[in-house]
Amino acid sequence: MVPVTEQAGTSDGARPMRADARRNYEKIVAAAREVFAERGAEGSLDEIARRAGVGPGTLYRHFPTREDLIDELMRDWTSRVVADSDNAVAAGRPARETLVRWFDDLVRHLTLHRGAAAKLSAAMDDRSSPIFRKCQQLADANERVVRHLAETGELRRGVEPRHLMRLVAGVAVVADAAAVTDEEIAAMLGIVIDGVVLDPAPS
Amino acid sequence: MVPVTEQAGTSDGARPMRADARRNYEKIVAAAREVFAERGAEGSLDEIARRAGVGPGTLYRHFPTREDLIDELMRDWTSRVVADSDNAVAAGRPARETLVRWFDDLVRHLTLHRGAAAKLSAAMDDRSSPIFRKCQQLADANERVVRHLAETGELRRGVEPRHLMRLVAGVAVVADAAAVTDEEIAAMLGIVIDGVVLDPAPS
DNA sequence: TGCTAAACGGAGACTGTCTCCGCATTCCTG
DNA sequence: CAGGAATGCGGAGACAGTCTCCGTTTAGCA
Repeated sequence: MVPVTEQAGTSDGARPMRADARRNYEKIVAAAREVFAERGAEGSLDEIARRAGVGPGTLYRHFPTREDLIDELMRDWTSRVVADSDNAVAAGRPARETLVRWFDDLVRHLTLHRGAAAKLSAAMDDRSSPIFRKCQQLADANERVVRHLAETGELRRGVEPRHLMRLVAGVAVVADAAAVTDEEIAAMLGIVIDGVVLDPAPS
Repeated sequence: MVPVTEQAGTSDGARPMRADARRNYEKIVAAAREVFAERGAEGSLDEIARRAGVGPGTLYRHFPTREDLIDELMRDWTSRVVADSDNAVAAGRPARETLVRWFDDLVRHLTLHRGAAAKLSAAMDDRSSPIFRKCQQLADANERVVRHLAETGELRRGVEPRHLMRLVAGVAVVADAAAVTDEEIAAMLGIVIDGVVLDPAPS
């Protein structure tokens, strides 16, 4: 059991943060949430520092790169997606229905902030990226869902989870860059799903 | 018959460019080709001006935005893709094979320069973008291929060409951002194709 | 309370975008 | 071929963003 006092910015094992550092850390995270929500994942970092009421130096000490900051914003978020994948598996619904829900969740989460989907999908193969681990978690969650369906024999042979992950990431990226309606996203995901499930699709 | 002396930068209908202007225009295009090839579609515009041996002002007069420059680099390129689509239709191959070739062409062309795929797919819905017309041409070419296959009855009902266009653009974008092998690209496109063709897929 | 390690923050170096306008070049006309 | 608009040039510099360095401040402990 992890102590409930475990909080953002608390070192994992290292010495606890000084009170002022913790305070600033949290102000920065709050400001980042604001700015990213307004301006997307490419919002100005100095602007975030300004809104947080700290100097740029302070921001960069806590978060050496933009990705580190994004990583922090995605902290709880990722675990929620992972939980969604567990539910998807546990529910025992037919493959098509499971995938519709799961992909929809995935896209919705990937496009939380404008520009985030592109960052995430770029980091998927970049071990040096601070958000690489997050991407791995998402990919693992996806793999769990896909493997589960494969075992029930409802998917075509040879379907690789990572290809589906990338396809869905692709959908998320274009949906994020251009203004694509939810219906269109659903239609695109529908094509992908038709491409991997075995059961006869209508028409 | 269009006069053979018609050249890049020659106005369409307006007064011909002054000799020095034409010279600079071409130096800029050559430099842009270099820089974009080396650094991707986000390469520095001032760097392009420097290599072309002109001032930034000159570059911006000829090409007010980065997209205008990309547009010029894609001049002949787009027509080649359009020709490919005509060939694809004319060959009269089975749907699956036609799509494999066509999507492969599309992805290869979209990822010509790093970052270009993202720009293209963002411009697809942005009427104000200088490259919007290019995107339309690509989309039209795709629509021709898809509609043709639909008419031969080899595709599932309700498949919208623009959804396929976006899906393929998505594949191109993720392939471009991350380092994805040709085999993986083919596999992803294969899933999309399985999602739209009617004939029984192997396994 | 006084000391030390930790953290702060802002000046400023650097890079990239983009504009403005005095100067140079072209090319037309007489 | 000369002269004068018209056209185009180009670089200084405003502006915005990233990121660092280091003198100053502060927290937390003894």
